[in-house]
Amino acid sequence: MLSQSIEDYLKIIYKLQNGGASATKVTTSLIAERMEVTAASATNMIKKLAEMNLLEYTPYRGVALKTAGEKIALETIRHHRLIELYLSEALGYPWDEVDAEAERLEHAISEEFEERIDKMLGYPTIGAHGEPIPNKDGHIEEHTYPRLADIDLGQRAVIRRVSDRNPAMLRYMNDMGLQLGTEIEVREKAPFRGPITLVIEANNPQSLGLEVAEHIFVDLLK
Amino acid sequence: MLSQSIEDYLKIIYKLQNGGASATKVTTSLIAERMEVTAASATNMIKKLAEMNLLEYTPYRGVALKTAGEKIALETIRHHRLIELYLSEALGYPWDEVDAEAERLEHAISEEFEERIDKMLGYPTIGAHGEPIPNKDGHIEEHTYPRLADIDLGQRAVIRRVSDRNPAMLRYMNDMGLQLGTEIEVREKAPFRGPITLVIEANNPQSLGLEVAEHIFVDLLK
DNA sequence: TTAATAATTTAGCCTTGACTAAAATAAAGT
DNA sequence: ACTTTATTTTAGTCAAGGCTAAATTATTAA
Repeated sequence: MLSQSIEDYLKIIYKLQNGGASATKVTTSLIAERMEVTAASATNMIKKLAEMNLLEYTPYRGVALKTAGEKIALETIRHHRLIELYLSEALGYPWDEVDAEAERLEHAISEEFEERIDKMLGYPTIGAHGEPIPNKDGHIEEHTYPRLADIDLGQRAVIRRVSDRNPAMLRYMNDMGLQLGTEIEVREKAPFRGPITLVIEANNPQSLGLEVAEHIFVDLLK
Repeated sequence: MLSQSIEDYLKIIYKLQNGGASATKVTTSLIAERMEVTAASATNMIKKLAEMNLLEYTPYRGVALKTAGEKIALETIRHHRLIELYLSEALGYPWDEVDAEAERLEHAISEEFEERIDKMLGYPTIGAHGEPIPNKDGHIEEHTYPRLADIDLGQRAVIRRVSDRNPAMLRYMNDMGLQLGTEIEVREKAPFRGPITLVIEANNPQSLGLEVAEHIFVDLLK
């Protein structure tokens, strides 16, 4: 059995590798920051993971997951996202709370538990914040959506995914009426990284800070 | 936050203290056996728990939980039994599998999770194997039932509780048609710790080993 | 009541995964 | 190209919670 810590490192390395700007190298300090440990601790674990043949490590240069490491990362992510969706659908959790709960549960459930909730949820492919859920073979359908912050004036769009990193921000979005599937239209864009004015589901226009709009991803309409 | 290990020790000490013959002293070796660690490891942990004021420890003589330790034990047991029942009721787990799954989950869930499943289950007081579920204040309704192995010939009875310690035995009981609420009648009792012959829910009589009958607890009828 | 046996504790060691401080390497600026 | 700065690694610690082997204390039997 792999430790919780190992699973978390692999998961975070996977996300760093496949998440942001694709050409970004996955460095020790990035990993350390996301794991909330010191760089020295991260170096230690990286060496261990390299030793276990789960990733490739070039000292001072960064890491890249090998097939075995990626497989474990995807299993962990699958657990996480299935649990999040289950908490949300079956137990009525609000979307800002599912991440923290899933973070602990993902390391504790069995394959049987995974299968049972997967079935109960109807074999979903999209998670509680719009993330793709890897299937059992580790296949994941990565989809790249434009950020709400970047779309043109007058454009209409549907919210397809949100960043799950900041619970307070998720709560705020929810209070604004912004959920997965919500239709919006961009009415104004203030200069100097100022707020965007949105029409949300044909209601009165509301103003939204750019910081938030950068964490919302949409499908363009028309 | 208390470690998983501490919670497990306290839980097991509670069960040893309040489980079997009441006058039995809770010794290091008993604890070590149930925790599946060496006696030396158990001694270490016992000293630590005593240091934390969770139990009273008289070297070479055994331990007794203090109020704080008992409170933690009961919270852990509550988590365990609620999860077991949830797995059984909401996810369709068979009763021989719930213990192993709950064993890991009990340390990973939040108070919020506990409350949500408690509510979903309708604030139950009896668990998946008939065990009492402590309430949030740590109150537990311990009930002592006679063992099926000990009841008289010709007696009718209803199964109220089973030991959850041996999954294979639970599976066997299930295959025999023995569940919580099942009505049985004792038809024969072979001598020299031989098998009992039972009529189960008015079906054809079946023979049941005494070993199994010692792990089934019943309410007498008539 | 003393000797043998069983249970318990002590002492010392191991692994995991953190940490700090110091050393080494890479990147950036002039 | 050389110096300054930032990043990364190395070296040495620490706490948890296991382990074995040896020493101690209780219990049982003679």
